[in-house]
Amino acid sequence: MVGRRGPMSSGWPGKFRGCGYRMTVPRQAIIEVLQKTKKHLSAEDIYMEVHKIFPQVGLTTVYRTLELLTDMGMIYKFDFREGRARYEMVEGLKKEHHHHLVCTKCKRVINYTEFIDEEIDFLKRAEKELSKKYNFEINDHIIQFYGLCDKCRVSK
Amino acid sequence: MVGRRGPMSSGWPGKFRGCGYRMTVPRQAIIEVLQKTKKHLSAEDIYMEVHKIFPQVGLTTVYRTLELLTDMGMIYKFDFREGRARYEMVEGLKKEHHHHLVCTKCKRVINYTEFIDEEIDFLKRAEKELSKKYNFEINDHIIQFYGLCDKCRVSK
DNA sequence: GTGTCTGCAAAGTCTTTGCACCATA
DNA sequence: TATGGTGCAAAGACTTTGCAGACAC
Repeated sequence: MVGRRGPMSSGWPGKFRGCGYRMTVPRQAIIEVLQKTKKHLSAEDIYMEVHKIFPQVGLTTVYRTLELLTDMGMIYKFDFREGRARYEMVEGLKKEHHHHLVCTKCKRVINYTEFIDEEIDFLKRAEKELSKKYNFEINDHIIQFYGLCDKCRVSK
Repeated sequence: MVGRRGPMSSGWPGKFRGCGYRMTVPRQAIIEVLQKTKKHLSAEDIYMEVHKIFPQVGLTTVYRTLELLTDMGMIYKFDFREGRARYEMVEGLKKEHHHHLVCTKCKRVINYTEFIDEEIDFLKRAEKELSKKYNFEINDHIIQFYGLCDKCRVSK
């Protein structure tokens, strides 16, 4: 797993080949699963979905592909404090930019789109300032709120 | 590990006892280690520090205490994408409110305090709106930027 | 044909749990 | 003395690695 990872021309096969990678059945299947959902899937979720259609694909490949896609900037990797990572296509998130409200009890995640303009504005300025001041190349950010959802507040 | 966890009167022993918990040697030692540092320590880091003074304290107790302190709202638990959690006293973070710039390559973390007023302002409004709209009790938030630090950009 | 990718099994890492003993309030 | 806390060892969960065979280009 060496290679020059980074943004490339559009179209996934092109993106892959442009980086010296190959487009294979498992990779295509994994990307499709991620594209078709609005949920935040774990590696195991993805594995099970892919497995329905291509039972020969292994969990290891799913992990390796997810790492590759994350490094290529095609997907985001999230931590919702569950002890496992969850993934979402950058594409989908950009189309409907949102952040997350995470219930620390039942682990439910709500996507919210409020304040987004304001947030983007704030983030852009922050990224610009910070990257200059610390000579940091900022690729990504995360904003998340944690708390108790309506159901879990009641049964507290 | 049952109990009514939540904010209480000031002073750690009081906070503990007020919640029905006990103040013990390991707990005191762990809190002291966290208070004395400005770094973000992992469970193992804390264990090793405590171990210097009280060698009988086990890693299990460190984990259990960290969970307790997190639930009580005395410390924050962070994920810097390393595969392990890191902890920081709420007290310290409040005294010098900051967020984090995380290098995805060398895992270095820079605390930054720029934009904090603006950020707090934004967060307050967001929390108010979101908690109303989704009937969510927001306890906590996270803002982090990910990228490459000055050293890692060069050797990319 | 060459270098990448894959599946399987095994190992690794961090974290949690079970249980008997100990200590705080 | 009655809970709650602790240490040890073992288990658990997620993720990574080694390796030989398979496949994309």
